Amino acid sequence: MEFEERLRDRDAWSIGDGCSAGRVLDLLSTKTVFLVVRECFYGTTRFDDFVTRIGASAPAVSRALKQLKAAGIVAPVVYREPGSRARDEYRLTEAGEDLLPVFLSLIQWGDTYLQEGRPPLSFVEAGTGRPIRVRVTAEPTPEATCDDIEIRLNPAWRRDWQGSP
Amino acid sequence: MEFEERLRDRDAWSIGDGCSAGRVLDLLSTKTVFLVVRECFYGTTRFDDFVTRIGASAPAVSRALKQLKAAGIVAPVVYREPGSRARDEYRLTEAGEDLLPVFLSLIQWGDTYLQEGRPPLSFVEAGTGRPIRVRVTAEPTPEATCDDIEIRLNPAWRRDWQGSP
DNA sequence: AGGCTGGATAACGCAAGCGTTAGTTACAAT
DNA sequence: ATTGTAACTAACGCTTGCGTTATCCAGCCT
Repeated sequence: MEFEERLRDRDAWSIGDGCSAGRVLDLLSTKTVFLVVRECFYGTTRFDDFVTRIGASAPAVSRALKQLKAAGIVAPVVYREPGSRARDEYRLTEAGEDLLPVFLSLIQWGDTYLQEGRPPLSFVEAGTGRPIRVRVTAEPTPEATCDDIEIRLNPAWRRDWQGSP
Repeated sequence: MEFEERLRDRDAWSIGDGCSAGRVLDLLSTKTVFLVVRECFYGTTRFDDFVTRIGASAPAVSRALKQLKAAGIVAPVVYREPGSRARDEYRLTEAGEDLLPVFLSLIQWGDTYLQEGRPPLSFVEAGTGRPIRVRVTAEPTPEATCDDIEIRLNPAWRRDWQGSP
C-alpha cells in the first residue's frame, strides 16, 4: 500500500486505546521496567543483580518487578542457597520470552544509529555463529528462540568486574 | 547458549550506558514520543492530526516532535495547501522507517497477550495478502519495507470518525 | 494596512516516577 | 531465645513530563 493511500485511509478508523502498541507501552511504561527485561534476557535472575547491573535503586527494581509479575512477563521461582533461607529469583515466562523481538529490534536499531564503532554485543546463532537479526517478512522461516542465541561481547567493552569501580 | 551458561558469563562484563537498548530508550523515552512514531507508520503527517489521533495535548506532541527531529527519526517537509501559507508536515526519515521492527514487534506482542478477540489491525504483504510477521532468525530472507505492508482494519473496530464523539 | 485564522510553542500547576533513607521480614547462627 | 543478616519494601522529598491556558507568529482576506 502506498503511503498516500494509507494516509487517506487513516481517517476512516480510530482504535483509540485498543491499539496494541499503546497497551504494551502502558506495561513497559518506564525505562527501568524495560531494563529489567533486558537483564532477564542477559541471564540475570536475582534482585541484587538487577540493582547493580541496571544501576537503578532497589525500590525502582522492586516496583518494576512487581509490574512485570502482574503482567505475567516474569515469574518468581524459589531457590535456596545452602546455608541460606529460600529466596525468589525471577525468570521470564513464555510471554516474557516472546518479548525477544522487541528487545532485539531495539538493540538492532541502536547498534545501527547510536553506536559509533562496533556495538558492545553481538547476537549469533549458537550452533553456526551466523548473526541473528530481526526481520520483517511474510516469508516463513525457521525462527530462533532465546536458547538458540549466543551473546558475544565486543572485547573493547570487557571489564574486570572486580577491578574497576 | 544455555541459560545457565549465559548467567555465568554475565558477571564478566558491564557495558553500562553503552547498551544500545538503554540508549534507544533515552530517545523513545515517553509514551507520547512512541505514539507519534506509531502514527507516522499509520500515515499521519500533520501536527493537528497527531494531536487528535493520539489523544495527547498539542504541547506534548510539539515536544515529542522536537525530540524526534533532534534524533533524526522524523524530518519536517514543507507543504502548501492552496489558499494557505506554507506549513511543515512530518515524515519518517530512513532511520525512522528502520524502527519498523520495533513498532511491529510491539504490536505483535500486544496482539498476542493483550487482546481478547481479534486484534484491531492486521499487517499483510501488499501483493499477496500473506501476513507480515517479525521474525528472529539467522536465515536470510526477503524483507518487507514500509511500502510493502498493507494495514487492514478489523471491521469490528471501524468507527464513523464524524459520527461518534 | 489591519483584522483574522490556524499552526505551533512558552508558562505554569499537577501528577507520576526516581533515589535516599529507614523499616520490615524471615531465616541462620549462637 | 536472642542477635545478626540479607532481601526486599514502605515512606518521603525531588525531578521530570503532562495537560491547561495563554501567547506568538505568518500569511490570507477585505
